[in-house]
Amino acid sequence: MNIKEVAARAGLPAKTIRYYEEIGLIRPARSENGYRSFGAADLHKLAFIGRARGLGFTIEDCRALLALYEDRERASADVKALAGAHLTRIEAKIAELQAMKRTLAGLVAACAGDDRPDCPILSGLSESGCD
Amino acid sequence: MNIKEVAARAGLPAKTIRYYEEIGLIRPARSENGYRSFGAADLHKLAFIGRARGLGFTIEDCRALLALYEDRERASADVKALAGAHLTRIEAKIAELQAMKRTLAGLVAACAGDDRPDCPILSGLSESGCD
DNA sequence: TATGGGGCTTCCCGTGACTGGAAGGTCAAG
DNA sequence: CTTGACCTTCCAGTCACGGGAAGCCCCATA
Repeated sequence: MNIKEVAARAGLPAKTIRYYEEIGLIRPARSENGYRSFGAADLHKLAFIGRARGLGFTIEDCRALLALYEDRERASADVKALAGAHLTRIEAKIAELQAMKRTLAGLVAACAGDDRPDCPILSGLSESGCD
Repeated sequence: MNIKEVAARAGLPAKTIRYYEEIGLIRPARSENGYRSFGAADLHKLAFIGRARGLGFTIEDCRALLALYEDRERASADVKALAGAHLTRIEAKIAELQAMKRTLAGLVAACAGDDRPDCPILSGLSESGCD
């Protein structure tokens, strides 16, 4: 399988797959002509990485997850800890964004949005919030 | 006011303030010795930027917001449009993170988290989800 | 056999918004 | 005079790629 086909099957851009090889996430074989030659195992790994990335895991998380995946003597506790930490990060990020959303939505709602210059959004950004 | 003081008052790292000057967000005066010399207006601008950044606006958004802030003939509709677009982006990001959270929480909940290798998290990442 | 058009390769630069660190000038206190 | 805190500039790195150039390789068609 050449890169374009494995890219289509894994749902990843070819560029991304070359990048994953560069950083050592995958090690596809090479044909005589120098082309990368992907087998079923490579495809499987790439799909795995793609799904992990889709859940927001970092590349280093993916590396660790792959290592655990390939370690038949792993403890599921290790996987759970990794995923749990990531879940916590996601929840923190959601909370942060929701706080932004609340503030911003309040400002936007207060703004007339007409052709006059008075604007509670700019006032809100301008004021120190201590008064 | 030297950079350290304005940094403390604006609640931004000095490095960040130098960066903001480099990209043209602010133009502090210079003392004879070459040190940046910040006035009240600079501090006010930096605090404005800091708050906008805190609400998740990009630097380019901040540039536009500052321009609107300093334009006495602005239309509040322009500000509202900018903020509204940002609000939409935030909401989309929250939805994306919540989808991740749901999937991930399901996997984590299904994982025993003991010393055995069986792990629904790894299985979930490994499977194509079509079955 | 020429040629055209994909596909493949490597390499380098750019992204956003900083952050860290090195090398060196300046200033006030002891 | 020295020490140490502060300031300056410049360069490199972050994260996870994406764009694009320059140059092979391969196959089909005329």
